[in-house]
Formats: sequence, structure tokens, C-alpha cells
Amino acid sequence: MPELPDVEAARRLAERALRGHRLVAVAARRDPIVFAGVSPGRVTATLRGRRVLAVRRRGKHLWLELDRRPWPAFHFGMSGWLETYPDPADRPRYWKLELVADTGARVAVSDTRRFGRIRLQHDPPHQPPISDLGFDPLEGLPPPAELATLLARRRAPIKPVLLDQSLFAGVGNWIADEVLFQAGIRPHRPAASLSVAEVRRLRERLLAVVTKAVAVGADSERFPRSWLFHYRWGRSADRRTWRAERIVRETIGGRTAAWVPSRQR
DNA sequence: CTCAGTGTTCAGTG
DNA sequence: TCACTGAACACTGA
Repeated sequence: MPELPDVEAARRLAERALRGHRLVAVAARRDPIVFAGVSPGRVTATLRGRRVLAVRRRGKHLWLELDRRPWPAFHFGMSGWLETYPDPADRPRYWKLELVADTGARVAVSDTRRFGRIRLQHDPPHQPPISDLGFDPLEGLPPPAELATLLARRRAPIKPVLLDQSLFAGVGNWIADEVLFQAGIRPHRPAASLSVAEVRRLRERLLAVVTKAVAVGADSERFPRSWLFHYRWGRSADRRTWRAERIVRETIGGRTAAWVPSRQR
């Protein structure tokens, strides 16, 4: 689930449950992979009794601002998730960390595949990996001319360049494919080969896709029917858009790209 | 049984 | 140093 819109939805959920409240109980499951070098004991001891001042996000990263440092920072990897619930029995199966607010509200972070990371950092936004991130589209993108200059230095296909978090923070596999589809650009095109007009379209579509996905709470059922998103999966060889255009799947830059030859040049 | 998957990192190369 | 490529990571579900 976790591309920018999902993480923003998680941020809003966590903020509603935790902002202004004290953490009266904390449980951390032993997992040396997800907890990057932090013991469960240190996590619980650090967080218990703290007041949550805010929940922040940048790209696909989330962190809590507390009344005392260090603060917890989260990356959800491929399968990480965050949910809130009132009943302890609803703790998710692959939970890693559970926070209980003084209201009784519970927030859990789970991760089946364990590619996610939970860190304790003194100042998350000014430390790697968050400090290494590039532009978060929700905070705005540089003007087309400046973006064109940045892309002109990249010879790799535009698809993996869109996935480069040090350039576009929060863009994941489906957003990159969606943006290229809507902008009418083939994913294989060297980034440096895009015209300024194409960069302008790319920029505009990136802003539109991210804004819309966030506006509907990352609920894909509510994405516009015209989006490639609804048609890109499924195993059948004859995947088609709602206009019956053929959808091709191939590996580009190490990831599966879905694209529509008749619409993307 | 095999393979793909909403992601990142690291080693090796140019 | 930088840009790029491909493999590795861990696990579930089709």
C-alpha cells in the first residue's frame, strides 16, 4: 500500500488518534530487521509517557513529534501499514509496534514482509534517510524549466528516474506508471530526451495524480475511472484500458512497468 | 512449486 | 564522484 497517498492517509489517521495525547502504553515486538538496531525495551522505554505533538510525513516516510527526543520514524517498505482501533483484540497479525493513547485509542504499525523500518532519531527530518529525499509533490515541484534542467542530467529511462526518491519523494511504481500514461510518454525514454513541453506535462500530471489520490484518502475505488490504475493488474495477456487499448507489461529499471503503446510516445 | 509484488540498499561497473 | 544496473532482502498469495 505505501506510496505517498497511502502514507499521507496513515499520517492523518495517526494524527487524529494521537495528536495532543499521552502514550500510556507501548508494545514492541522483537524484530531486529524492522527495528533498525533498536531493542524492543529501548523503544517502549523511550515512548511510554510521552505526549504526541504532531505526526509528520515526507515522501513515504512518517514520524512522530514528541515532547521529548528521540522521536520514532517509520518507513513502510512494501507491506508495512498503520491502523487505529479501540479494541486490543484487533491488533493486526503482523504488528511490530502498538501505541495506546490516554483516550484508549490504539495505533499499530504492522509489516508482513519486513522491508519496512522503525527508527529512533534525534531529529528525523534532518537525518538520513529523510534528509536525503527530494521534492515531495504535495509540497510543490520546481517550475518546468528547472525540472527540465534536473532531468537533462539523467540518461536512464524516465520510469526509474521518477522512482528516484532523492528527486521525487513519495513516487512509487503505480504512480510513476500512471503519470507517464497520463502524460503520454513512453517509460523507456531517456529522461534527458524529454522536451520542455513533455516535462511540463509530466509535472502537471504528477501533481494532479498525487493531489487527487490524497483527496480521496488513497481509496483506489474512488480514483477516476480513466486512470490506468484500474486496469494495470490481472494476469490475462490481453489487459485493456476502458477504451480497449492494449496494456503492455515489461521490466524497466528492475521494476514492472505497465504502459499503453498507442497512447505513449 | 514457482513467481511476482504499492521498496530500498549495496556491490560492481563505466 | 556520479550515474546506472542488477541482485538481494523476506514473505505471502495467486
